Amino acid sequence: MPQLLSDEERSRLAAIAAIVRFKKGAEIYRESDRADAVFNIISGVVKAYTCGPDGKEHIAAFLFPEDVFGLAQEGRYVNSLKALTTVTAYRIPVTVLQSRLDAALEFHIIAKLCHELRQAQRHAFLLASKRTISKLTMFLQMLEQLQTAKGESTSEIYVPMDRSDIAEYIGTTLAAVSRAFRTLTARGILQSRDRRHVKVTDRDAFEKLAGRVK
Amino acid sequence: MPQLLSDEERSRLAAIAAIVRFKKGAEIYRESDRADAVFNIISGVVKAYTCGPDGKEHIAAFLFPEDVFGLAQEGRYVNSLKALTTVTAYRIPVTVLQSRLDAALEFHIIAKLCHELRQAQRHAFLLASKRTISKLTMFLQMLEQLQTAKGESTSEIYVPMDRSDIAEYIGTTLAAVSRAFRTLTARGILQSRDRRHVKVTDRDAFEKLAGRVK
DNA sequence: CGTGCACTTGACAAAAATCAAATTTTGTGG
DNA sequence: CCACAAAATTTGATTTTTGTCAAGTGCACG
Repeated sequence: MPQLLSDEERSRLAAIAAIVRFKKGAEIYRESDRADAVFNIISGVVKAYTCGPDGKEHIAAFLFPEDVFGLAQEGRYVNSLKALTTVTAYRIPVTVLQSRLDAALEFHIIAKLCHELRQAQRHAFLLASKRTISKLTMFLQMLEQLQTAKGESTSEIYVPMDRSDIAEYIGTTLAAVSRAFRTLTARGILQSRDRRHVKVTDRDAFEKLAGRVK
Repeated sequence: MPQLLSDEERSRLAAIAAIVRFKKGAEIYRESDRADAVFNIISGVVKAYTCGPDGKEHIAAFLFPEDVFGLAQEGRYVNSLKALTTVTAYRIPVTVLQSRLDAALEFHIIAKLCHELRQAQRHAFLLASKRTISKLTMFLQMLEQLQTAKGESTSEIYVPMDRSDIAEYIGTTLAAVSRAFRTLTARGILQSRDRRHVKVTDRDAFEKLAGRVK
């Protein structure tokens, strides 16, 4: 989810928004809470998830710096949000938004929603894949693309979330994710410095599994 | 994907839009075609899909009367669209849209995008489920909700798409879908008049499988 | 420097993919 | 309206993958 706001707008925003901090693991809000603010991440990583009635949680999206969240329906948030790392963010009360909505901003919102929609469709595409290995590879590819898009180091992929969050995002179990990492490593496609840093060592095989020529 | 346009707007639209017809099975457009129009379905059912490089296709959404489609990125459509039944639709050239964008319409667009985003997230949630039976049940529940939302008969669920389209939407295989239908029927949860009409005969079990109390 | 949480790994059962054949429906041209 | 071909669906047999449960390992943090 890319930048909703231009730098210019961000600085305007900074004047009216509060900066808030969340500790790692903190709940930012819960599904069905009254929606009274939207957030714009300055630093850190956040997960948006919903809990099925059976208690199983499904992660709808991971959010990174620049991303905006706070989507609501009928005045209530539509998913729960939790900080995966320490997070700092702008917190913009909806009252402010109601008065300051200008045409340019509206256009940005439309652009952002389109982007998120595409992102959600890509997520669905990933989930529709039948092999865990392939899902995991697509997931890593997604992280990599995000990082290169931000001009961050390309040689290694940084994986800020833990295995069980990955599992809940790609629609499988913790154990399956772990096995998939092992298989990828065993096949010489991946190499991991530690749990959060992996390197692609066989590009062709990697891209083939992710199912994209690009 | 609900109505982008009020009745009033629809009639204004009718004046400037062409009405087009597609036969069952016809391609409306393909991913990466130049996007020169958006469509608003009058009658019929359409599927939006993307083809993985390996030729496997994944269905991102089914579209029904009132729905709008034609999402583009950088002037190109982002998925392929095909008529599942005979379809009639308004075809609105983008040139028209560019000039007629007023504030009210923009608001409608935002509302619609939010809705589609939620829909895509629900799709992802469905796909994240591990059992085919549960996915199929959620899918049927989705169809049912759509139909009751439109005030159509509640006693039976109409299934306009074929088994293989269902499979591609819920992320499994044709054979698995067929078996899931059989199992649901055998357990007395479902009853089918024919391939396109099913009735829920055990509501509790149905809702439990779909994982929603509602 | 231990305790706990995150992760890995193994064993097994269950579910799903795959391949293939049999059967039903549907659409079409007489 | 019928016969037939083509397409859609069901079903079966088999193989793989995955979920599940559980035990073991290692790293991080107090």
